[in-house]
Amino acid sequence: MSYDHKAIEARWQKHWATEGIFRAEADPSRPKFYNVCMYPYPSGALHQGHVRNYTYGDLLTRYKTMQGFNVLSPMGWDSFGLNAENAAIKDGIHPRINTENNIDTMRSQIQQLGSMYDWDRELASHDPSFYRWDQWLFLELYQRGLAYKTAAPVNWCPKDQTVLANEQVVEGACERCGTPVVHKNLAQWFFKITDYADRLLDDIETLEHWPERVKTMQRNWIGRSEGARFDIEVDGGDSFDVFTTRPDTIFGMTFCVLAPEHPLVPSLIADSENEAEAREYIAAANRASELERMAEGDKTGVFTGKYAINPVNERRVPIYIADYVLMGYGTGAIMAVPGQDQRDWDFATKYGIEIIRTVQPPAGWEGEAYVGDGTTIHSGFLDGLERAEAITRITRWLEEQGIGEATIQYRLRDWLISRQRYWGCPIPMINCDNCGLVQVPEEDLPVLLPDIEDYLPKGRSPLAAVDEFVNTTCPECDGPAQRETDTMDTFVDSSWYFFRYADARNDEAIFDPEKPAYWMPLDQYIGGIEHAILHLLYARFITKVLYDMGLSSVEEPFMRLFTQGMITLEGAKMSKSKGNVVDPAGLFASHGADALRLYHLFMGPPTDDAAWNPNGIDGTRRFLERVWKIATEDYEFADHGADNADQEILGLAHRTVRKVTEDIDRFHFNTAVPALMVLCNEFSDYLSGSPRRETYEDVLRLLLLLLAPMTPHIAHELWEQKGYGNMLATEAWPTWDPELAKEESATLVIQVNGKVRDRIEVSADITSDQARELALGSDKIQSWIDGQEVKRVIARPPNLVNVVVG
RNA sequence: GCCCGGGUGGCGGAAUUGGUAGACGCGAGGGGCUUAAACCCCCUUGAGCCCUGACGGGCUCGCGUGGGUUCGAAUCCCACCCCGGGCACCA
Repeated sequence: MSYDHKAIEARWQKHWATEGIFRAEADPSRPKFYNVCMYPYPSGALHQGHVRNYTYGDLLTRYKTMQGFNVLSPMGWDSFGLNAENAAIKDGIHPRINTENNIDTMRSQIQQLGSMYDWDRELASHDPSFYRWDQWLFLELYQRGLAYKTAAPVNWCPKDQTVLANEQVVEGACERCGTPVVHKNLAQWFFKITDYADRLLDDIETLEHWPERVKTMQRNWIGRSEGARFDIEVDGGDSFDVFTTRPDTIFGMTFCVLAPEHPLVPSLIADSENEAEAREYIAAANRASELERMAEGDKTGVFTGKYAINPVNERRVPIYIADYVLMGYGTGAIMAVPGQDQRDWDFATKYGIEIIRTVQPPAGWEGEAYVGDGTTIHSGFLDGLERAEAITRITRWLEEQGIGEATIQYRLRDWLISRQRYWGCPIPMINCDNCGLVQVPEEDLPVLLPDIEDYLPKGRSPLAAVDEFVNTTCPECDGPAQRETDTMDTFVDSSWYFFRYADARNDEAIFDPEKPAYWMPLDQYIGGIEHAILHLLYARFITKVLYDMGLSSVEEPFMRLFTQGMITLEGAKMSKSKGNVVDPAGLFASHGADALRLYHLFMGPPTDDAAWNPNGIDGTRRFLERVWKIATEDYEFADHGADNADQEILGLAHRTVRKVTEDIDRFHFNTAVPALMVLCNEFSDYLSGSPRRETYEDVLRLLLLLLAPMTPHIAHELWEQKGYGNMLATEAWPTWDPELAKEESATLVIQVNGKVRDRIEVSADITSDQARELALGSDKIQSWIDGQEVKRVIARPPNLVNVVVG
């Protein structure tokens, strides 16, 4: 019988599903393993990135199951979002229909890959039974002061016609479509993630099994800066706050700068001789996209006509407006110290402002602003102090004067969650003329997303055009009121879905806290590196909120994070738009899911990007053919007792068990696969000699057990055909016998002065002295020594002897 | 500019963490099977050179570049070059 992958794969997929072997139930008597692949956005069909992800995930699910863990491996759909909506607009099909069709296609392909999930816990974020708990969670955050609505300058994507979170703006452009982002002043909903900045930063230390680079990216994103905040008076009334990390340089302040959006600006310029010029500058700054503002390079600004008083020396310094100061960071105002800050230096040089150095640069310094350490100069009572001491001293002085204090500033800003788009979870709030902002009562949840005809973006949510949706009555005063028409960022959904898996069918509550208390935290989370900041930071934040609410037993959701590399083709990322995707469906038919899985495991280090080689899968398919042949061929077994050949192949099999186990544990799948190939090659050689039945069966059993998590279909089929059992998935993972695994012999490499000059086969338990003797006894080595003095002999039995002569 | 990764055959990549560089696979070349091809099987495959009639065997170089440490370096240290990623007017 030949290897008919289609029949075998279909048969076992059906069998696993009907047996329900991956349905998980909490069981405190067993060690649990909660294993999640980041739930996919249902784009239409699986791409090789998904295949890679789910192959790794399923390998672990099966491996850990065989090791006796109670494994939970669920699957769901990140089904709300702009992609679905834009696709729907393009094709003229309602996003729900499109999305649900895509889910069906992808679910079926995931099953064809042989990936096993607990489908009883399947969830989709566009399903009202899921998003009602988004709404519930929103209201909880609102009640805790963690959700608020405010007018603020926000990032606006002119193409997608919606606002974006800071995290979704990449190099001044929309992360999704690349359109340059502009600033708008809009009333929007925010989650107060900044309240958790310190905890989010501190707890990164506890994430031992996260990739270092992801942790670094999160640290940079949170961007903690220590410094001081203090009050500066405007000559003639008013005052403003500034933040600085270098209060020690305060004597060098020769001007101040306010961001164009700073609230004090209008009154400052009101009756100034520069008013017209200033207004024009502010208007231009407002119009300019983020990209244009950055691209200018040259610092620009305008004098307000007003002066500020430096609190340490009463010096009068000019106040400027300049867009290199950002309203969103610190206080939107700075003390400018050109001597110690290159940006201030550039500005001062351009506008002819005085520069005073307050830190002594090193001898021979020819640079411009000096930002390094040094002794404080030209600074009154700070003179002669080193930086740290000067900072302490001036901060204490500011506190004594009652005008300032030490403070910590974060780069992280609050999470903007409103979206002016249709395909998302409606924000459950109502605007009442009498009562103001009113929550939708819990019993009225979910606020259903209505079916509409026209979901084209028009600069406001398409829901705003749906009277039946908008018009409602106020839950408090029963008067006429209007619903919020913005929807939530889909990253809200993905911030807690892994809790919901633990109790996915609960109609009474977001989940029963007892359920995730067993499963959480995730023992393994696998996904793309592109989520290093956005999703993983938001999910950590919401988990901490749930912890504070008493709903989560853990403060950190993801114990081990694995970020896989991308699949590339001819140097480019595979993507629909580039038209270079390799569709798994064709490969299921031509090579089979097992060959595809094995190729993904074999390709290269899982963390690295991997280049797709169209011929690579031929190799893994050939390997499976050989496995098939080994298992199904008829042999004439010899009657003799176990000889050398038997010992060798058994020893290799046990060493392979050890190697594969260790490699899976450290995520080195690309070296586990070759170990199996070597075993098969040697096994074939053994079988072409005079094999014994016992040895054959022992080695074959081990081979199939090791293949079970990687290529489950063929492994199950052969396991059953050989009569070893009818459900390999629940067999115990093999252990290796250290005695059998021991190498009998080794190659002793003999070097003279570090160069390999001879090799001798030796027994593996050779001693140092024996190795030494053998080395010096070798004719070849003697001819290399050639009468020279032997100075040292370094022996590392059984592998190496180095003879040092000269 | 700053912070991470990474440079090994024609290609993807191994190398027990300082001890035989190139496992395994792809590709390529040669041979077998076949009327022929595909499949499959066997051999060769880092570069240069040498010995031998042949079977075989040997030498030198070689892990981005240059230096260093060491009996011994792809692996550790210093400097530089290149590629990829992240952050970036953050006060």
